[in-house]
Amino acid sequence: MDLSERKLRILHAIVGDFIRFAEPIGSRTLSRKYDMGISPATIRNEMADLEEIGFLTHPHTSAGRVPSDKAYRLYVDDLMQKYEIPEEEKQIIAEKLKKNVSELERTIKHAASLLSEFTNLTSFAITPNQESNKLQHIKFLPVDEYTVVLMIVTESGRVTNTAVKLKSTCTEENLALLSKVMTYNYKGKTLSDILTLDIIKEFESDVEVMGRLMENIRPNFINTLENMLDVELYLDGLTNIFSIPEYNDIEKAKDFLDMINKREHLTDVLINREDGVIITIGNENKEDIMHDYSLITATYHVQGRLMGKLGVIGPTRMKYDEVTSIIEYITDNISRTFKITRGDENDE
Amino acid sequence: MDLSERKLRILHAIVGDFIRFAEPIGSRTLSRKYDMGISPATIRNEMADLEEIGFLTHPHTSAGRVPSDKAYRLYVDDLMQKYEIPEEEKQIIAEKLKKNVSELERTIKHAASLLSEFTNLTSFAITPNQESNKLQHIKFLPVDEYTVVLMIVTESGRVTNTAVKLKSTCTEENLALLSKVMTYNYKGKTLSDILTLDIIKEFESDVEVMGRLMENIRPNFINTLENMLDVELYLDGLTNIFSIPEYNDIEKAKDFLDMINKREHLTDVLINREDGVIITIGNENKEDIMHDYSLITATYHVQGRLMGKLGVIGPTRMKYDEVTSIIEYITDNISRTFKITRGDENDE
DNA sequence: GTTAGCACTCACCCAGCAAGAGTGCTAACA
DNA sequence: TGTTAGCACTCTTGCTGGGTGAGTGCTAAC
Repeated sequence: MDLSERKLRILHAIVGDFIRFAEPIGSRTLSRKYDMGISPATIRNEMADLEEIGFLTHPHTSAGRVPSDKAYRLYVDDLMQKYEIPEEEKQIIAEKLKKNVSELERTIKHAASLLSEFTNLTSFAITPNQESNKLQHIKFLPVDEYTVVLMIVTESGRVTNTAVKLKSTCTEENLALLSKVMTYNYKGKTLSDILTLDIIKEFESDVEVMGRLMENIRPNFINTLENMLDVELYLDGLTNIFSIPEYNDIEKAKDFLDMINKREHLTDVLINREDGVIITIGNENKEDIMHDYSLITATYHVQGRLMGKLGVIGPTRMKYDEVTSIIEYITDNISRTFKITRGDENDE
Repeated sequence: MDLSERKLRILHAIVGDFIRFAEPIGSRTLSRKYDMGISPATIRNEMADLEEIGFLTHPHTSAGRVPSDKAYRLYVDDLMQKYEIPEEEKQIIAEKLKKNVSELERTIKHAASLLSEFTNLTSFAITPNQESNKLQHIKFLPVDEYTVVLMIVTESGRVTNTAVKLKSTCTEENLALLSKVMTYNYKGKTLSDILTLDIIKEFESDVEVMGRLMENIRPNFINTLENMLDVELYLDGLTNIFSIPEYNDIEKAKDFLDMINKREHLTDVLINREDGVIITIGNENKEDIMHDYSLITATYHVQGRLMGKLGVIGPTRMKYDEVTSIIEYITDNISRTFKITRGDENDE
């Protein structure tokens, strides 16, 4: 199973060439293009060997060779070299991710957009799973006679708010009191605990006036918590696939877009991936409909604890070295940005 | 220029047939399919007349006739009948738009998604322009030692918040005071006035301690206001175009997607459209790149004053009757939902 | 072990042909 | 005078079939 150095060299050349040009490559072309000191006939023999042990395939008898998933795996693990991102690209990325740091959603959206821009692939990202995020603060603010704003702040500094319409008017004092009581009750509990442990129901008996108010507010409160637990999915660079020759066939393009449009499914796939930079190639993907694609994903962290994911999807023939470097650079940047809590820790 | 009743009947048949089947139709087929009591030869003569005055065109000599933009215009204005939306569709739409009424963004997103689902076209929507929205309330809430949440509430009940990182810690009293002072200063002013009139700068001299705090907060404040003024664009049903025969050609599909992806441009087009249900067909669109498409847009209102837009874009050959009814129904629903301020006005 | 040579295979391109759907025109009909 | 039948003509579409070129596998010689 160990490959000779020459076989590795040939395989490397084939994978590299195919990644760039998307065209099966023959022995003659290979020897002319990459001048490796051996004749086409020799290459042919080696190729036949490589095909037998599953590294190459053959679209049809008289076509050149094409790398298999196994070959890409070998390439990713042993052959490819680290890609250095050009300084200017790094700058653009760092610059854009620094903006609007107060809104994680915006940053994640930007991250997905940068990722698809620089990889020319379709990118996607999910916001952090907040189940273990703990509640810090609940506040009610009056807007007009019959409207109050319910605001929930979590320990990681995520803030969510909803307007609530009241059935009857309510004094500012009562709202302040309710804020205090609810904060006291729920502070330090995780969002999913608050939702599942029925402690929302238990609440109502406490005080008389509060009871009626809470009755009114409860649906919105539950709804807001549920929304906070929703993991948001962002997609970008959908149309990039049209510049990839593999998808010049309308059917293929449609299949791809149909798969991408199964948003819940895509979210699940991302959530269930392991942490760190993960590459899965073609058949390595558990999901049948992804057998023709490769995925590269990475994890970013918010305040050390919460984490979300970012990734690209494309044909198995992708620039693994470039994409890996770029995705790593982006997630590192996000994690660094959202690690800082205090305003004065702005480096540089 | 006035068309005979027979010419109108023929034109109606051609437009209707082409909208459904996307194929040029010839005199013989037309007479067979729609049994209009005259021979193909007669229809041919009438067709020649209609072509001469610009209602029909001819892809090539031996092909059938195809309606021109002018024909669609006549169809939309005089020929087409009102389309009745099936009750079940109405219910699904009403149901979905009722959910999450506290978050306009979510509703608009849902509206776009419903629109593309029921029209099988690509839909898009923008959130209301908030330039004339007035500030109602500013509140600072402590999160941790160095983090506060800045919260802005407008008269129409829209709420936005940002986490702000402080350079130095700050007492709760000071935050409460700053909230009061800022609310006092800005209440009743429109968002764009606050941003442009430089009143943010004037502010700082007021109180000594507040000055330093404000210095720290100002960039976030400005940034948040700017974000509130941004009109958000939502797109949905992009992949629907693949089920439209016109776009079976990969080049056409790409052109379409490229145009759709010019998001700023699309936003501008929407903003600059007149109110109400507006149909523009092919060449009627001012923008060159839209000469091959038709747009149907409509306006929804929030709290009577703010307004946003919703629309679809597709080939000039679209089901104008259906789309118009659906888009009208959806915008009416949104406007009705967001007219109510009090919780007890839930009809039904 | 490496290479040259050769027969063979297939996708791809292009030309040619027949079929089918349409048209425009002319002449006959009511 | 408006309507219709008939006919010649046009143009797309789909099919077929040969030529070309890139590539392979095998064999035999170096």
